[in-house]
Amino acid sequence: MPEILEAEYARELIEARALGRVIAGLDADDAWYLKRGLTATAATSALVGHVFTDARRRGKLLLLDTDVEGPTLALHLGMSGRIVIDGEEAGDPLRYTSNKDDARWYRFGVRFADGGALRLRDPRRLGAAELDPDEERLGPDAFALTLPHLRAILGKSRAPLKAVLMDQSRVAGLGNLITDEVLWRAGLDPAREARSLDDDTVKLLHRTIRRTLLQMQRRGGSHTGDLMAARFRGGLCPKDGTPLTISTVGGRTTYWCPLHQR
DNA sequence: GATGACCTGTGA
DNA sequence: TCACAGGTCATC
Repeated sequence: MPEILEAEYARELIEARALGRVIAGLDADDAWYLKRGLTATAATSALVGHVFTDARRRGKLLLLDTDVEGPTLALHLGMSGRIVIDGEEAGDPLRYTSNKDDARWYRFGVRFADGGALRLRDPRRLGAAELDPDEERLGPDAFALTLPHLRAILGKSRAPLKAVLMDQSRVAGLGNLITDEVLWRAGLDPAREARSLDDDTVKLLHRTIRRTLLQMQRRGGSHTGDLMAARFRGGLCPKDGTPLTISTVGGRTTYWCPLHQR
């Protein structure tokens, strides 16, 4: 399922292939997919005739700006969404979901006047499309996370460290796999109270988030972490060979090493 | 903040 | 048939 890295690959594909093309129509028959009161009719009249001028991203949310007076189209990939433009897909195949190409899974699409299309394929149907989203509901993007901001959000929270990092309103973009990878690399117990980190540890965590995102981006996605290979029942810590613990933290399945994560 | 719900596909 | 899945939302 897509995390911030897959969203970024999708953004890059949109930037390279969808900007400047005149929008001729929408395929938005799935009303459930349209959020915050948006209807297919309203979306169509708002977008047709405009062109996308910029492809932005905040956390996992894709933001497609249109020209003057036009709205911003926001797309979310949910747990299984992929962007397909003129038949070309962004990024590596996803884990934990189907990578087949069933026509029924196309939940939302923008048709261009030149005959091509930007489409969102999403088997599980947990993605979304909306217009002019409230971007402030999301915290700063994880790639732009500063040490002072990290210090601030950890310092006042008694929640588990992992839950704070995955709270999109505090930092936008960190998902289940990447967060497990970061905490494993930093040697931190995911269930540990967020405010219990001393300042040197916050600095270490900040560096680790940054380096992990950049390295996994180069490697090809959120499934390329070193912990990924051990992410199964009975898996051993790739660092020290200790059997990994599987527990639920912040509502998500969490793999971590009881020896070196403290 | 933890829990369950949302929706659907896959693999055991 | 069941458990599980890289996300988000409403509800207690």
